[in-house]
Amino acid sequence: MTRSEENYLKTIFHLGSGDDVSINTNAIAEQMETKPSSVTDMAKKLAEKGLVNYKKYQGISLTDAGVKTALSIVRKHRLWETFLVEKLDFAWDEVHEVAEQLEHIKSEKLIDKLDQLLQFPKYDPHGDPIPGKNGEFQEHNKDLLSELPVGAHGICVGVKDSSSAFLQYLDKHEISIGKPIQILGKEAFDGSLHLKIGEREHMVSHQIACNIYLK
Amino acid sequence: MTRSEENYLKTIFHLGSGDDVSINTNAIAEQMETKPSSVTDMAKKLAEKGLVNYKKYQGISLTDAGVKTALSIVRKHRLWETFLVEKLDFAWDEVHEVAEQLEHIKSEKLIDKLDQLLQFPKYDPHGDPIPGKNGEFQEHNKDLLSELPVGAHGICVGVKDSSSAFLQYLDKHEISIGKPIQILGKEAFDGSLHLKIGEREHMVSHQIACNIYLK
DNA sequence: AACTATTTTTAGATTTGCCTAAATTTTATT
DNA sequence: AATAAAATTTAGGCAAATCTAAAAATAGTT
Repeated sequence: MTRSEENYLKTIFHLGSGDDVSINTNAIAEQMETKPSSVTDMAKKLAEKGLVNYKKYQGISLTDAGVKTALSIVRKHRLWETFLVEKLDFAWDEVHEVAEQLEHIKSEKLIDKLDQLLQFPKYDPHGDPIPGKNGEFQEHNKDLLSELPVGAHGICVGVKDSSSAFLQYLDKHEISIGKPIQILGKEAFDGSLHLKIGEREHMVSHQIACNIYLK
Repeated sequence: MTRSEENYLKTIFHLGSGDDVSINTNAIAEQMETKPSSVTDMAKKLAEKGLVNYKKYQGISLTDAGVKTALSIVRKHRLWETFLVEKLDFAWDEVHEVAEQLEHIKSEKLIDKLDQLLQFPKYDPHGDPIPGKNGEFQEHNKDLLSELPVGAHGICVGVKDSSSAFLQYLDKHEISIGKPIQILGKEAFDGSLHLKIGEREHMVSHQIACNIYLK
């Protein structure tokens, strides 16, 4: 399994094909910042290996074997992210790029020992679930802040957008995983929210609210 | 800097060209389990980049820039080995292969934080010195067990051969870094040694003695 | 249903890193 | 010094992963 093959599987998985959903060639190309023709080439190769279902012009979906492989890569990625934050004091907006490299290291023992060192974490620094050795994981049953009514309150359990820019915005406004958040009011005009975050009050735009998960 | 380029630089460094020594094409090829013609190709590329001195038929040596790069890879390799042993309970004969992968991860912050987590170790699990951020390192002034006279004693500070087979032999005979060793006698016929290792007495062959460093 | 626009695939080229086989240069030996 | 042996380089080719440009298929729109 080459690094490139692993990246394709991971991308297809993230684009929603844990569920037999067929993914567009174009969508994969865009996500991976590559060209559609490259995706077609790889689709054929992965189909050969039994990791994806592929028929010309019909889109691409993961097979069971493909899902299993994708989950093992996601597991590695998220364990490494957790390691970087918990053990090496990285900020949560700094871990993605490095984890993209570390996720391709091939050593089952390494990843199991890492899991142990971290005391078998269930969620990564962005609140995303970490698959176990056998691919099992529990998603939080969470809600987007933007979809909750005025008066609702809960704990921030994750973010949808993990971009550095967004995470830094959250840091600046002291929004982090574990913080209690309450919706004090909503602006009808633009959907912006008046929040109580911990002990403070803040306004956040609709766009921000669309990327914060509450439980 | 590609992974392959990094591996060439590291190999040339290990074959003794920290010191302007010219290294044979063949020697590099053998060490890397590749063909001499591939080495020639890479020599040209690395020369282009100013990392090696290369003239047709004259062998290859590292430039200052090449040494600097090689040292940074060696630093990463040895820090990762130390991490695997100290933090993940790997045995010293299990770390090399994984470190060969980890040494190519690109993140200065990662390696500096790792160094810090490990409390700035000076030597790796095999007793080899770990270069600092600026490439400086102190080699133990050590002696090969095979070159010491009867009666000599010291502390085991390293091994010359880091192969799994050799390290497992040492484990079996309870020889490890930090153990006091004394030469009780030497067999003139085959050079085998009668040793006191910690509280025990052992015979070891000349071949074994050629791969243990004492201080 | 016909046509247009979009998506997807094919064909052919490129780069990296490697290979084999043959040619060349250096080194060792007579 | 001539020749044989060994080391090294060149030339040409291959596989992986990508690209561009053109062709083909599908989807959307009058």
